[in-house]
Amino acid sequence: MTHEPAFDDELWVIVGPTASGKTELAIALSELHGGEIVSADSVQIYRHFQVGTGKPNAAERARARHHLIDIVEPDEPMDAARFAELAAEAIAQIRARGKRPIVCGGSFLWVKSLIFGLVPAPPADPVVRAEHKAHVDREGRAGLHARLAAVDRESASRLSENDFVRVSRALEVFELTGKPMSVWQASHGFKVQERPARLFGVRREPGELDARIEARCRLMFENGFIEEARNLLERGYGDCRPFGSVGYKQLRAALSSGRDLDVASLIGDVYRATRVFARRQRTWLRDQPVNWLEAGSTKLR
RNA sequence: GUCCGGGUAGCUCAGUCGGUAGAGCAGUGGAUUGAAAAUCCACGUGUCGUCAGUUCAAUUCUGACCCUGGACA
Repeated sequence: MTHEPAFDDELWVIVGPTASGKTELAIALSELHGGEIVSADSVQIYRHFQVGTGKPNAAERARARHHLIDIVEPDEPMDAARFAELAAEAIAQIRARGKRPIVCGGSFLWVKSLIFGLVPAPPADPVVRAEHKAHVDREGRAGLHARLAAVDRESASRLSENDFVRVSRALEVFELTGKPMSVWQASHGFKVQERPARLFGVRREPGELDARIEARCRLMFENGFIEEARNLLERGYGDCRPFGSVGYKQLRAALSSGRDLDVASLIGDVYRATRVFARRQRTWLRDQPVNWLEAGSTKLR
């Protein structure tokens, strides 16, 4: 390199749907620009979940240092805000070493929370959530939604009464702060970048991405995905967060059904679930200012 | 070969006491502020296996045939 790119002070963030080749691009850029990779992946962050997560392998980790992979136990609390704190620390350390941090991951709320921060409301409260859950068990989701409507009309009208996750969080924020979630959100609004960032992604044709997803699924099963999942279930991790993720969720259902495994159809299930996930990621990315690179290219801008 | 089930949406199935049918999943699009690989929203015309019979009307009843699962031979 004869000179550094002009956007030197910006945080480089590699995004894109699953199996698009984010890891490869991030590693290639690390090698070219003296970088270290900060993973923004809500499943790779957990220990013990290996085969089904698409974590970089040993050879890839030898090419570039990775951060925020395998750092918490499956039953430890983790969320977007906590991730942003950890990522900020990692970024500071990398820069202190004179290296370039390169964020890479497909968990876009996590990426967003790193770049813009989240509403400064308190974190999840297990007691509040348990109470909400109990309320739903008694009176249904509509009952909880009605409770939210009484204190935060705007959030309630925006949310489906079936969207328990968001209804509960919005109500929780009000109960913890006395201030409606919609008010918090209006003043925050993801308007100000706390951290200047530049997004990059790898462009793939839809058919090509499907083929890559399918190949990756097959490889996971060849690499012992079923055995790993069975082992994790036996060790009591069945109710942990990452077991609800794509692939592990399907394996948990199959392994705990008591029926014989139909591996071919399991692979199909996981493939389809992964495609559905990739579609949701596409929706997230649709209006983002991503600089799309051709596959195999490391030319930024 | 005989007996008993089945053959309905891409898949698994529900249903129509006769008036041409609907769920889940998949697919497509969308939302997304501390669970985010999570969670949620919208979008449903398909020779109701084939042929014939009864009927004003059959996917629904009857018969034959084809395919398929199981049991018995």
